[in-house]
Amino acid sequence: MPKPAATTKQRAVRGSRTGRPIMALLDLLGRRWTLRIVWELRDGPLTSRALRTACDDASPTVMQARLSELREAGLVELVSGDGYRLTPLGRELLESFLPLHRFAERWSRRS
Amino acid sequence: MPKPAATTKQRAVRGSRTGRPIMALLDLLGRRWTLRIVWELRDGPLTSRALRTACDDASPTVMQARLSELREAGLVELVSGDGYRLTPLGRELLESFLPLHRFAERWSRRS
DNA sequence: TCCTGTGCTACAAATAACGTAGCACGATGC
DNA sequence: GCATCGTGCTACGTTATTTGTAGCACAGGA
Repeated sequence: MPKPAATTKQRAVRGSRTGRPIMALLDLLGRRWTLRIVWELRDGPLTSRALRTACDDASPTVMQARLSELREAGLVELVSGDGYRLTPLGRELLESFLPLHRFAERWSRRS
Repeated sequence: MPKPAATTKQRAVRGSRTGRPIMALLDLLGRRWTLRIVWELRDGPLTSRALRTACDDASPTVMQARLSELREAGLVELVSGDGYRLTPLGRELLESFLPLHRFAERWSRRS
């Protein structure tokens, strides 16, 4: 089938065509390890290797891919010497789904 | 079909081994279309086909897989006649990341 | 110099998602 | 009756993504 203009492998966030930011965001966060990365950076910067370790030793390939996407999205930045950390915008995002932590507790106790 | 659970490929939510519910939840939500499905069900039940249409015509294969996972997780249920809808727990989850909608607006206006 | 650690990449193999087709069932129409 | 529909759901071959392992160039430190 003809490759529609969707084009490059997975570049431009899926759903961004719709013009609805929430779709682009849900797509970005719906990729493997993305949510986890943001979560693991909640307490401060981590080097790329520390981050991989924290994320159950995810392969460097995806890790770098996700980090590039997150940097492009302005949610994460690379600070020389300290590794990766959330930008102010990224921190806003983290706080936006912080309630998830409490929910996860209730959820894990479901019958 | 005896144990619809353990048989298939990606079964038991990754990270559940850690015992930290948030990891299991982040893993579940970090699969393709999962966040989107929960989002699309926010206004009420949708039939499986309406849901596929709403989700940019995702393939039925993944859609059914995600719906099974979400049902197993107690977040979504199948109501005969109405299709799929969020359970009370699923609705809690939705509300937990409702702030994401507002964040997405700010995020889309980043420089 | 030789280590060590950083960010990052290449490559093949394994896994997950896609797209199309189709099933069984139930409700409706003829 | 028996043809349609629409539902939830699955098979299967193709494509895309993730994984695992190895390795690169660079920057300090001893």
